[in-house]
Amino acid sequence: MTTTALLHDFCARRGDLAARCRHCGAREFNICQALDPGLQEKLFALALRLQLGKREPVFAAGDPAHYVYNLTEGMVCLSRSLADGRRQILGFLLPGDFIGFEAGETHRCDAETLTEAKACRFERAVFDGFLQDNPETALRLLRMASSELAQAARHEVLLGRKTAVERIASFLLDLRDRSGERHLRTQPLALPMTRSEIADYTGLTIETVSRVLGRLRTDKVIELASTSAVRVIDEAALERMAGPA
Amino acid sequence: MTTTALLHDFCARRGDLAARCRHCGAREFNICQALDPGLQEKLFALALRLQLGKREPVFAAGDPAHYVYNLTEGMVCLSRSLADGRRQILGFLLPGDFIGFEAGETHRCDAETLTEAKACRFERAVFDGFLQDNPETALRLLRMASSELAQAARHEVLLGRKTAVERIASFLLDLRDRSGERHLRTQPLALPMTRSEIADYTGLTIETVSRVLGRLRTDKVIELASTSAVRVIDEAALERMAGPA
DNA sequence: CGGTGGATTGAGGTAGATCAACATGCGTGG
DNA sequence: CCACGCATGTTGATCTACCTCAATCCACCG
Repeated sequence: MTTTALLHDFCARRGDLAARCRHCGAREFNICQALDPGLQEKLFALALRLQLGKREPVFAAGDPAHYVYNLTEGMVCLSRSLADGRRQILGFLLPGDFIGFEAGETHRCDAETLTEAKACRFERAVFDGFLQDNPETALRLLRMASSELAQAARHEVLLGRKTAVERIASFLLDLRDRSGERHLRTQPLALPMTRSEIADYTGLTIETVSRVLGRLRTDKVIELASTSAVRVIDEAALERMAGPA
Repeated sequence: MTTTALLHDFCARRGDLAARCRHCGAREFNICQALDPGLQEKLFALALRLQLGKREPVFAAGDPAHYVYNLTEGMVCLSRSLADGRRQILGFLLPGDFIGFEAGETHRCDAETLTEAKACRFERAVFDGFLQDNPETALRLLRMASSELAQAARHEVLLGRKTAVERIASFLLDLRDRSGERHLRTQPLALPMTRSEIADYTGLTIETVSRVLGRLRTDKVIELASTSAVRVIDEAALERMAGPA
């Protein structure tokens, strides 16, 4: 089963969390995860639906932040790069995540799709207006932002204080858990990102990523169906390898 | 000049950004940085003023998140620790920062003062209610959260992709810039945190922190008035050492 | 003053980086 | 449908930035 197929087939199983898109007719996962259905309907009415190709930039650091996006299908990668080419990947976004809400006038990082993806795009001013008119939604968004901050904190622990093995194990578990929360398939887990992107997420090199994944495989902790799909065999071992809580 | 003195003497210079506390009469830096004066007054009316000692815990990871705080004086350190004692410091907070706004029911990290400090404390429900009634404030808070996320992103780059020298130089410049934004004294810059805390912020060891600071001193890039106060001598050099943008 | 916790300095070790060679698989065009 | 070529991934050998361990120094506080 290809990565793309894996990522698309969640459609069938999101049931209660899904809403039918009035434009394309497809069921889509969306903001309803965070919002009441009524508000979600209202918000959705303000959105332009975007169909994005695989490995397509959504925006780049420094671009004027005209739009806010809500990812509804596929995976997007956020990163920041230094002028000499060093890159840090900040996270891999899943359906339901907001992208590009900025305090200032410009985007602070790069956003690029890893897979084909769909997103709802809002004019910044329109989005702000909606939040003004629906304080309940603003508070909800604020809680989502707080969750993102907690996620960033876990990532900082990973980058600052974990070993290579702990980083890779934590990365796999985190991706699996987040996929699970959003009712995406978690077994086998899709890894649409390259080794280079895993390296830039974990603060390691591609060689180290490859070696650690290889070691997890020979230790029978995971199986690599392909380079872009992992099956967790020994969950307990993987959790142990991710380090103490 | 002691660290505490350095941290307190900003009072005299915050002028336009300050409001007089109706309880203790002291001028204090506060939420007005982010809010209109009218709203700030209303919000302040809901707060309990807290006087905190040096190195006093504000809350710990896992504690029920009953309160939201706004730091008005002093410095607070946010951190997360692993069960084996490894610690990652997420940031050093300055007057004006909010602390403890959570998506869930409990705090996700530890918060401890580095200096004597003052804070406004809000009941969570009261705070939420205020945001409901003042959508403009909620939007403002959302922008502040977005700034924090951007700060976290810079920290992730530091932890994942920078060398020891770049980390220390970046840390010093960041602290200086943020102090400047809040009209705190930046020369000499107060470092109320220990080497161990700098190490846990930068993902290094105390020995490496000490060596790098020593090297910056012998290279005449900084002067160490004491272990807890730095004067930047060669700003351009420090910026070069912080790595490419 | 003398003790104690933090900071500095030095010597040596190691996890992960770097450099290099090779393998694999996937998209493309025949 | 298959062969080719290039990008991506793997594996091995060596190097090094930073860690670890250990000794000493120093500032602050009683």
